Parts: sequence; structure tokens; C-alpha cells
Amino acid sequence: MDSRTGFEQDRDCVTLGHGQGLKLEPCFQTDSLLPSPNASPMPQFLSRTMAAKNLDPTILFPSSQAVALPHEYKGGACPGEEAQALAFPRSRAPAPVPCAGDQLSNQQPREQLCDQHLRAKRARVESIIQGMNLPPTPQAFDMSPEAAFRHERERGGEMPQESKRKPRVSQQGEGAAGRVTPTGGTSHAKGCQQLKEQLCFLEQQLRWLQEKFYQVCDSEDAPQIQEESEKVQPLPGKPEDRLNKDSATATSNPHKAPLRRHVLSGLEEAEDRGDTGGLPSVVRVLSQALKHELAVVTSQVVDSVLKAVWPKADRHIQKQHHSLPMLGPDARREYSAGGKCRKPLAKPSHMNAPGSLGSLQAEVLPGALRKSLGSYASSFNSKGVKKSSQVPSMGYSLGSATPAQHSQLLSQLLGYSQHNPWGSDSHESPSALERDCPEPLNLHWGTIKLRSSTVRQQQHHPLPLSPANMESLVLLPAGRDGHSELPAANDRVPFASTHMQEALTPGHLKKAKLMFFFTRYPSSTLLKTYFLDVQFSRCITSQLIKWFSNFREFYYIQVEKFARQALLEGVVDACTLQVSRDSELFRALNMHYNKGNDFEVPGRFLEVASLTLQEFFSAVRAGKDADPSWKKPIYKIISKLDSDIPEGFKAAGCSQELLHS
DNA sequence: AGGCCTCCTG
DNA sequence: CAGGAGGCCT
Repeated sequence: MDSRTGFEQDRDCVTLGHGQGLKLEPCFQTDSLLPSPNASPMPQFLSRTMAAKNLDPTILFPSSQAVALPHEYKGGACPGEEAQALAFPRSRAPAPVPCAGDQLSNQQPREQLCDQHLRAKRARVESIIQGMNLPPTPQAFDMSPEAAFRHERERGGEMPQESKRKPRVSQQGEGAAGRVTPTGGTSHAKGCQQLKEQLCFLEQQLRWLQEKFYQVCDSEDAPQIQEESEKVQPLPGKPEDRLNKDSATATSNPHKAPLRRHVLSGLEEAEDRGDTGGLPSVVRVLSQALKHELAVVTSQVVDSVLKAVWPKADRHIQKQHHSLPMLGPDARREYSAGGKCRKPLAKPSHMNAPGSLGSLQAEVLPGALRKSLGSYASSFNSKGVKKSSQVPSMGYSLGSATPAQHSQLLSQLLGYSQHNPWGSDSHESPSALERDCPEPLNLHWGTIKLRSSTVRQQQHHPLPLSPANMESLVLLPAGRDGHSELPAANDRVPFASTHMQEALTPGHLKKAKLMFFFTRYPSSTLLKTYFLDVQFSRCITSQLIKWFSNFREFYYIQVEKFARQALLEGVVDACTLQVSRDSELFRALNMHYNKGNDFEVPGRFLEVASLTLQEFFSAVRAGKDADPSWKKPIYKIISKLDSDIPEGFKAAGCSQELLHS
């Protein structure tokens, strides 16, 4: 099914006078799509001024700035512009500042961890050495539920902290997952009870070990044993290292690393060192082995208890990777910009079931988020400046991942363009026309003003999502029947909560308009890949194509108008016709496609517009407009100047996000 | 025949 | 921006 446009097909085989010189090497690096590790992607979202303050210089100033120019464009009628472009002073972006949040989230727990670890160690060693006459108290191992969470966090990540801000399942109140922090409910009491039982069992084991231990030592050198055991700092000997290594193994495979093995290996190690001189080494090995084993078993116990007590929370945590908080049905727009298909399609199916998966689509629509979550919405003004700190209304953490995801996606959307507007497999190079651009293009490419509320939260993103899988996470909404319509999307992670629109919305229209800055002749295939939240039908496809047709119509009419006007004004050299951001033509076009002016029109578009203007000018001046089909050659030329659309435009929800921008 | 285009009209 | 007509292309 080749649904490409006629012009697009031409693009592949037809070479035109102007087109020949345009096949140039891409100006930007493809790998720059991945944000630099210490660069927040968010600033890419912002307007130029904001971007200048925050952007990673490596994003702003790709190394490959060299522009290869076709000979017909060099020098000649437009002297100085090339040099102007190259000499344009680049604003300096400050080096990325390490996120304070990172420091907070890393340092403090680390200190806590050490402190707790030391205390726990000491407690365990003392317990071992001094005997087990103590009553079984959970505190001895700091195994309160809270501690269990801390322990889990130490082991695996930051789950507990983030879980406290988990998405609500309904608006009525917090779901089970919203109460991750134990507060003494019945299930928690049950969990505590189980914990106690587990600990009793552990202590029994300890007693048994202690007896064995004393059998070995034969009470020969008890004081020395104690002295050795209480040395918190391990000797630089190998047993410690060995144990630490084994510890890692045992953690992942606890059942295959029984205590005896540690003891034996430790003993062997001691003997290998020739350290047969005495029990102290053996004791130390035993002590370390015990500590290690205790840690492992303790972890297991905590894990199992937690799983038993909060299975839902566990599942919920996993689910959070794929879903986002639910919103009410009014969080979505019912308007359809569709034409004749509007009536049957305009009614989004997801509005029938408030709180069900069907309404989840709203979750990935930041605009809708803003609409329904008033506090969240009102937190940001139109310039993306946070007015208040009312983030908590989101209330949950992977909820907090939601805006973060949006941010990242949208930053990709509009940030990719800064970095590499042409994408990886760019077949069109901007270089040929960039000679005219007096400003750093990469500052203009697809920068969007405002937004970005949640750049801060990205720093604490609880999920280890790379930009790549972030993208796949949101980009590929599964249909209601669970499978994507797009084969290309099948290998990606379906985003369970994303829902397919059955009608095109004003958001989609705005998105299409912005996309027009990049492509004038999108094929239906391309459109399908960029409107992933739309359930495509013939009608939808036709409508989208019609939109672009209308866009083109307006575009060509405007350009032709200005070309004729220039001719009337006595312009002689077509090359002097350049569309800048100050020109009337640009204003007219920008008003049409970018009404809110919240999108930084890519410089490439200015170049295409300039070329279109020149072509019209030349054709009219040559009297070609006498031919009824005199525009067709121009259309062909322009159709070859499409550039890749930033990947971020694929992001589900970006339509709505743009709508509210 | 179907898809997409431009052009024209409302 | 949508609808329709007419044309081109596969």
C-alpha cells in the first residue's frame, strides 16, 4: 500500500533544478536525540530565552556546524549572509548544574544507610556473641515495617518514597497503593505479626548457629572473640572481599549460598593466607558469614512479608510502569474537528466509563490534566513559569512520572528539533538553505515556549526510563482491542492507559499545523505514525490529508501574493527575497499555523518559504503564470523540501498539550 | 478502483 | 476548514 503522495513519489526519483543541490549531509548528529546525561531535556521545551539559560551547551551547539553549500547558492547575489550566519554570536549556556534533588535523594539515604547498617551490624554481632537470652524484639534488627521499606530501598531503589506519591485509582480516595506507608491498619497488623513470626524463626536459627559456634570455639578464647567481633571496620584481608562478592551472588540467588559455604570458604581463605594461627580469623569469618546470611534472610523475609501483606501494592508498583492516573471523563474534549465523519466518530468511547481504562487517555493528555486537575493546571502560566507549588495535587508518584514523561516526550518533541531536526535518516538536508539563516538554527528548531512544568520531577523519575523507552512507552497506544494498528509499533511497549481517539480534535489540528512547518506533503503513512493516538480510518486519513492540502493552499496563496507584490515593488533579484521572522509573509503564515505563537518556527521553514517565494517570483516574472498549470513545477520543488518531523510529535498527548499552550 | 492531488466554492 | 469536482497515478 503505497499511500505516498504523488509529489512524494516524485521526490524519490525526480531531480529538479533546485532539488539537485539540496542533497547534503545532515547538519546535526543523530545521536543527539538522546539527551546528554546531565542535561535536562526540559529546557529544550522552553522559549529561546529560557533555553539559553538552561540548555546544555552540547545540545545547543552541536559540533557539526559545517554547512555544505551547493555551488549555486554560494556567494553571488546574496553575499555576506553566509558569513553572517557563521559569525552570529552564540549565546553561552551555563554548564549544567547538578540537580539539588539528586543530592538530596542520594546523600541523605546513604548516610542513613551507613548508620543503620552499622547499628544493625553491631546489634547482630552482639547478639551472636553475647548469647540469645534476649526476648525476641524486632527492633534488634530494625525490622519494623518502615525499616523494611528502608531496607528495600537500600536494596533496590527508591520505591517506597515514590510509592507514597502513587497515582490514585479513583477520585474517591486513595487506593490500596496509596497507603503504602504502614499506618496500623488491619492488614498492617497482620503484616507485623508475620514479621514477628519470621523474626522468631530467625532467632531460633541464630541460637542454633550460636551453639554450633561455641562448639567450634569451645569457649576457648571468648574475650578475644568478642573483641574481634566488635571490630566494626573489617580488616583489609581477603575474606571480607570474598564475602562481599559472595554477598552479591547470594542476594540474587540466596538459596544457593548457604551459610556453611560462606563459613567454609572463609575458613579456606584464612588457611590459604597461612592464617592458621588462630580462632580470631575463624571467628571473624564466621561473624561475617553470619552477618551476611542474616542480611540475606532478612531481606527475603521482608520481601515475602511485604508481598503477602501488600500484594496489590506490589502489583500496582509494577503497573505504574504502564499506566497513569485516572481522571474524570470530563478531562477530555469532546469536540471533533472532523468533517463528515465527525458525527459518528466524535463521541469518544472512553467517556462512557469514568474511572475505567477508557478514561485513561486523559491521563496522557497534559492539557486535559491541566483542565481537570485545577491545581496542577493553575500552577503554570502561559510561559511555563511555575506560579505555585501545588504539585501534590497530582498526589502520587508515578503520577509524578506522568508529567515527567510528558515533559520528556514533549521535550523530545520540541527538543529533538533543536538538536537534530532532520532525524536519523534525514534525506533532506537543511544545509543548502541554511546559508540564509542569520541565527543559530538549532535554537529555533521547534522550540516551544512555556510548558514544562515538571522538569524538576524528572530528576527523581522513579523509573529507569531512557528517552528511548520513554518514547516507546507513550508513543504506542494500543487500541481498545489491545493491539496497535501500526505494525511498526508492535515491537514497542504498549501503553495500556493510552486510548485511541476516534476523531480528530483541535489539538490534532494544531499539531498538524505545527507539523506543517516541517512537512508540507506528509504521506498518509507518515501521518499515521505521528498521530498515534488517533484510531485511523479512511475518514480520519482523508481528513488529515485534507488538512495539509488546505495548509498548502493557504501557504501557496500567501507566497504567491507576496511574490507578486514584490514584483510590483520592483524587486529585481529573486535572491533578495528572503523570508525572515520579521517579514510580513512570515507573520501571515505564522498567524495561520502558529496562532498562539507558542512554537518557535524552525528556521528551515523560513528557508523553504524563501525558496517558495523566489520560485513564485521567478515564475511570475517569467510570465509562466499564463500556463494554467504553472504552479505544478513549484509544487514539485517544494514537495522535495520536506524535512523530518521531530520524534516528539509522536508523543501521545502532545496534541492536547499543544492545544493548551 | 482507490488514493491523493489541486481547484473551486461555501 | 469542509465538500465536491476533476485529474493523475498506480
